[in-house]
Amino acid sequence: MPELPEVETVRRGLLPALDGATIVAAKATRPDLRFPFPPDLEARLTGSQIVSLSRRAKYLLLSTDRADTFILHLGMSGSYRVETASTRFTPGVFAHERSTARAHDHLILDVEGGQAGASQIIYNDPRRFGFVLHARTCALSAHPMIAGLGPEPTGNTLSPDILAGALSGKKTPLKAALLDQRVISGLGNIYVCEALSRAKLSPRRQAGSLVKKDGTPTTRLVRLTACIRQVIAEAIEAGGSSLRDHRQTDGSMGYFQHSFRVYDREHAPCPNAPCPGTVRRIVQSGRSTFFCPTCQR
DNA sequence: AAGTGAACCTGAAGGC
DNA sequence: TGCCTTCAGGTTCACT
Repeated sequence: MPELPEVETVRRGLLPALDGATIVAAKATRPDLRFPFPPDLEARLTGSQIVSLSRRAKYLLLSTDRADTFILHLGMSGSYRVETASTRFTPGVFAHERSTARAHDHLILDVEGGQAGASQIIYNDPRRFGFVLHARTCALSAHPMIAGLGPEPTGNTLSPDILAGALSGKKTPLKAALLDQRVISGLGNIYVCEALSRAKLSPRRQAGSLVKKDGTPTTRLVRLTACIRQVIAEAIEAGGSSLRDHRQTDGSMGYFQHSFRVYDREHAPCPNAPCPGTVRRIVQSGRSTFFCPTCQR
């Protein structure tokens, strides 16, 4: 579900309610998601002030004035929503106890003092592949979920040279390599397909074939790097994609799904005019890949 | 090492 | 209407 652009959109949606706010109450409605909640989660959160809400790869990082950072992952079906006084929020009455309760509300935070005023932040996740983990903020970069992550495709860290180093000698299919969060972080099934379409590169090509013998990037890799950065930037700009149950924190939709060129478009004409090809769906390591076999070589 | 398939879980959609 | 199968944006683990 949420790939980098969706997670970034969630972060921006939560910021007005959370930035500088104090958590006055926290409630987990079950003991675990994909992993058990940190045993002292509610106590660590209650009474703490939010220092920052940032993002690394597909993780949200919620840091408090107690030097705690909570690593939040949305899995496949996770979403956050914000309720305020205008939506009948009553402090101390948790979402799962109110008329606005929804199935699969798993974590509820009452916050005050943010830009949005008193609010309730509710994490909902039907499939429960998401998780909440705890780290001391000073040790965050060494946390197993964070250490080893590859460069972000946003900002200026990603470059053809860095990717060349990560892909050199790899015989794995290019698609699988780009899904590997140690190579580059934040890409998922949709945006890998989209980037490969734009770069006109086959998802089946050997990843190492984009690196010259001397370890420098080929022109194909330079092209791919630009396409990855471009598709991610455009998707963030559009507020991410809204598929199935995914919504922004205010319930509205992202729009990037209207810009998909190949994802979930089997049998459609190839988007790379004037290529006469047709989008095909294949399965690679158990997951759908959409691409045009005619122009993606 | 590389590749595949299964597992974790629920719900939506399509076929019959 | 209802039952059944398949599939889904992620990640990890076991196996060949």
